Amino acid sequence: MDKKYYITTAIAYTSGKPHIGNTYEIVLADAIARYKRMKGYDVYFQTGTDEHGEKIELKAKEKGVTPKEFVDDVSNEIKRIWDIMNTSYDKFVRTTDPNHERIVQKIFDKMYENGDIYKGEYKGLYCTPCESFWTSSQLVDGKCPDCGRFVEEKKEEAYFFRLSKYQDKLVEYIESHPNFIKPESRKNEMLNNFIKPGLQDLCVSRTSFDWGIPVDMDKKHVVYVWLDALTNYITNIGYDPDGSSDEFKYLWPADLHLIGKDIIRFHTIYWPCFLWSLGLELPKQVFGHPWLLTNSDKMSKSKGNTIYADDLVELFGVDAVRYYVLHEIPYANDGNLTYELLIERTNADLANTLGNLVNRTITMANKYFNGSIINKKVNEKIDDELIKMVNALDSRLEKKMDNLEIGFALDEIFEVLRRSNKYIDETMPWQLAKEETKKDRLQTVLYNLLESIRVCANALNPFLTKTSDEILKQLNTSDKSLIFKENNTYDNMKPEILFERIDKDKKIKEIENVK
RNA sequence: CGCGGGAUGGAGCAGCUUGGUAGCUCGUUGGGCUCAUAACCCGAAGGUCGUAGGUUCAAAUCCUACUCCCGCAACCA
Repeated sequence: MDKKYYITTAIAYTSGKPHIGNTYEIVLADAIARYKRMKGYDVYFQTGTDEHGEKIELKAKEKGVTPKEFVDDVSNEIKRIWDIMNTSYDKFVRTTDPNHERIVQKIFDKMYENGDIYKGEYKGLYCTPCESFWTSSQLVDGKCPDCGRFVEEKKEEAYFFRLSKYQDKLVEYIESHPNFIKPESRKNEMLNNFIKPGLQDLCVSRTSFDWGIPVDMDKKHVVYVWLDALTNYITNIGYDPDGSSDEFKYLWPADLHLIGKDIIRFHTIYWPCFLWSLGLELPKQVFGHPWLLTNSDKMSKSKGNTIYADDLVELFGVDAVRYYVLHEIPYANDGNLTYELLIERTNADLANTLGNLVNRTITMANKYFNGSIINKKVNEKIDDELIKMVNALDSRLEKKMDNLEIGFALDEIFEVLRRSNKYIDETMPWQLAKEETKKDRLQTVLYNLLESIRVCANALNPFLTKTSDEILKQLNTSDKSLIFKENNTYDNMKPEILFERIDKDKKIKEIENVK
């Protein structure tokens, strides 16, 4: 039996259409999931949508539809974009799913029964016209940040979760599991900012709005959205306080929760405590990925700098977009997206280095040998470096992927591609072709190139799946191995342009006009 | 002094833990080649490594102060 690997993204909040920054997460998760599958893991990859909360209730009202109608629309739109990005999730979950709602109620009851949830009073600063509670730090000049009016102290009946009880255990756990929170800087942030100063009990129910999962024992309350949302990772794989499924026992704990850096707090403080309360193990790792910015600025509708994944795919193709976002954020720092940079990357890496290499190699094979290439094994010293590099790729890739350095993993592949282009200049096949006595050497040179391309194409599969398949199709091979083989045969190959070079000025103008 | 991250040639980054010719990709530029998508290969220009001090034979790298940028600052997701 293969080793299991359970990976999740955060579930996307259905307040509106996700932009390319939000979409980055699912692509990143997809690359990791596909990579693990390639390495022989039994991967289960879950994503979905988070659909409850006051904000959604309000948005639905604005639009004049029911909350359910509203989230059905947005959830479909999100799923559509995930599909456009060619992501290979195994399950798309929704928090409005009846089974999830039922299990969340049971989880709430169980926490109440074991004493981790208790009934208390929520005291806060309340703005009556806005019907909102604020913290003192949120106030502007001591007044409501929304309407500017005075706020008053108000009490409200509410249920609380005993976060404080788990404080010491959490500190101990995080410090003794250095890989639990990644990157490291986020770990420090959580420990120093939140946990060590002291955890307050968390208010886990609301009465101020209705769009949520009702608390079973006290129906005027709805379950706090984060308790609802976080548990998606277990409810959808068969967790049940009265007895979980075999699938759950097999999959849990998750191997990786991939989330945005903005919600690290919920995943590394609330979530572990919730799990402990249920007597469950913690996920092995939580990675808070950086953001993709536009023009070095955070994307937001009010700034008008929002870029959507589906528009980009329309303009550049899915793999160009996947390549850009995966490559642009190497690890812990925010990446930047502009049309100019996207075009430059696509031209330089995908069209020139990769596309042109495949094209020129197959063209030569067809031209000099009618597309039939076997290894004549007339090797020269110059071949060693290339072959060595090809064979080293697998382990180099693995090292980067294990550290979640996806951008650097791509660089490893492109280094081999660049080396292959250089090899062509070193061996000068067009010169060899002029001399009949060098035909066997020429065939070996082309064989070496084809093998190198084949291995790179396979290595690219997790990242640029369509392109990878397309290259293998052009090479007319089905060999998925990542090692340089001595005795493959190549025949009946058809070169086709993988990525058209983009005329930057023309494309930019085209984009301006559409706007 | 709330916490944390960052500041390296035109752009994006690596190097800093374990001080010792400043590296990569892109862009610009000169040349080569012609199999190829004006592509590919080679060379060149371009950096007082945020500022000011300190430690040292020697600092991008260690220490101190300061400036600027960004994220987080809990019951909004």
